[in-house]
Formats: sequence, C-alpha cells, structure tokens
Amino acid sequence: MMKMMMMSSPSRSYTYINVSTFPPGHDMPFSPPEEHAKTLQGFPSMLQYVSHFDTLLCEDTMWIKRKNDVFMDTNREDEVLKCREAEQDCLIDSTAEQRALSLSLSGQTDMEDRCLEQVQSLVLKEVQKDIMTACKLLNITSDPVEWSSGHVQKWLLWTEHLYRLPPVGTAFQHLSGSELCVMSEDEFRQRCSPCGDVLFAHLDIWKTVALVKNRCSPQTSSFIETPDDVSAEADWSCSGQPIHLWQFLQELLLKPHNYGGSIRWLNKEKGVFKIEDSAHVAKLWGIRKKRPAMNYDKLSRSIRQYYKKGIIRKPDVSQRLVYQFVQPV
DNA sequence: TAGTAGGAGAATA
DNA sequence: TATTCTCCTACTA
Repeated sequence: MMKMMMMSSPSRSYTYINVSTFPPGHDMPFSPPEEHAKTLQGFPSMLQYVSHFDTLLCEDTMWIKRKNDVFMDTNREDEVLKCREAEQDCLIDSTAEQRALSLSLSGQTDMEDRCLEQVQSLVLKEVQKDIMTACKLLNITSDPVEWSSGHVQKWLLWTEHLYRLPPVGTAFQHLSGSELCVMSEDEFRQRCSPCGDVLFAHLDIWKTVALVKNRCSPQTSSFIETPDDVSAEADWSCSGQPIHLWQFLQELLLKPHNYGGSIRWLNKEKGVFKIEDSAHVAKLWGIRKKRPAMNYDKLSRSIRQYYKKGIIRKPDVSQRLVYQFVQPV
C-alpha cells in the first residue's frame, strides 16, 4: 500500500482525509517542521502537532506524514473512529512496550506500519469518494492525464474555490491534463507563486488515486470501490448528461464534510435545507455550468422555477435561504 | 442591504 | 422543447 501511494510522483505523494475531532489527551503543542508547513500552506490552520505517527493535527483536519511520503485527513465519523482505534491501539501497545522493555524496535515498527496501512486504506477510500464527487460535479474524468485544457481550467477553478486559494488567473491556460501532469512542483510555483505548491499537491492526490485505480483490479483490491461505488462511478463518469440545479444541490448536500459550510440539511427527512453561503454555492454552480457570471440572484431565480414544477418549495415557515425538496431525498 | 417573488425574453443542449 | 440564464420590478425583513 505504501509503495502504491508513493508511486505517483518522482518527489513525493500526498493523500488526505478530514478529521473533525481527535481523542483528548493526545494533543501536543504544534511545531511542524518547516517543510510540512510549506506543503500545507493554504489548508486549514494548524493548531497542534502529534508526534506519534508523525501526525499533524489541525483545527478540523488531521494530517499524517510518514517518511516524507504521505499526507492524510478525514472527517467521516465512522472512518474517524476507526482511525482513532487504530492509533489508540498503537499508542497503548507502544506504551506497554516501553514499560516492559520486551519488544524489539523492529516489532514496534511493524505494528505501526500495520496501523498506518489500516488508516491509509480508509484514507484512500475517502479520497476516492471525494474525487468521484468532484468529477461528477465538474463533469470530468478522474484521471488528470485525460483532461483537456478546458477540464484543467474547471479543475483549477474548482480547487481554487474549494480551498479558498488565491486566483490562479491565466497561469495554466491552454495546458492539457497530460501537460499539467508532467510539470514539476517548481514549475507550478513559477507559474503561480502564491499557491503553486498547493495546486501541485492536490493534483498529485488525483494522480495517485488514478494510478492506484489503474493498477488494482476490482477483484484484487481491498480498497477500491465497492459494487455500489462502481455503479456510482459509472453513473458520473460516463453519463455526460447535463446536471439539473436540484441534482447539483442534492450532491452538495450529500457531501457535508466538503460543502457543509455552504449548504446543509436542516431536516433531511423532510428535505429541508439551508444555503449558508449563497455566493459560494452560486459560484460552484457557475463553475459546474461554465457560467462565470452566475450569482445567487440568478441561482435563486432558477430555484423558484422549481416551485411551479413541484420539485422545490419554500418550507411552511418561510425562512431566508431555506428551501425544501418536495420529494424528500 | 440582501433575500424573495415572479414576469418576460434569450440562450442552450 | 425543456431547462436555465438573464434582466427586470416590486416587495419584505
């Protein structure tokens, strides 16, 4: 697993998962090495540094670094619990070893490697899900090598908005995905000094996942898609159908760890949702539909068109920015 | 000021 | 042709 995750880049590779919380008592004053801070520039503020597993713990993100090779984070509750359990086990075992002074250093390393592999497996699954969602929303393939220059621009805009990066402008204009993929981190920095390294890291995640996916057949892989995931992927990667606004909103709502700050359920059973960041949701919709002039005024007008069609309505008690799917999701 | 509501015509797939 | 975009006016919180 470790080898597979390292293969994508000649320098190093990254993957990530978001973690909303972390077990109390494991917090340590944050003092990341300089190269970590550099690589993590543009991501959520880093608050703490946990040395076990060489883990960087941020406000809502856990970054795990191992031998300069892998970054990870997650915020799915179930994955978080498993990550915690895996890490807790290692912490407990590690303490016992120190007290007993009976296990060799190599044995401890093996155990840590096993735990790390468990976490990595969860991480990769999570990353794949996120990438599938992004592909569906952007209507692009998951392998950056296959992207046209238009796809590259969509991905750049998307990443820029998702991670609140400074505008990339025309730094990567007219570049195809294959051209983008052979560029070094230095070239990224030269083209886009404020966030080139961050974009390089994100592209590297996509490249890594595409590489792992291509190398592992569904029969032999322990972490590639479940049957449901496969059908979901087929649905988004091959359909090419224009997406409707109500579908787009539902997809954002299905990824609360990515878009919870912009749109969230108030009552999922009744289909009631609230747009928290109207400008951001409109921007995302504009990117998806290649309508750079999209704003909330226009998006809300489109939502109101659904009133007559019986797709979306205002809830019984009308509130600003709150809507309700007539057919609960 | 920002959001809501809806009419009307244009653009797009 | 259906859907969405765009622009508009009027109104509300």
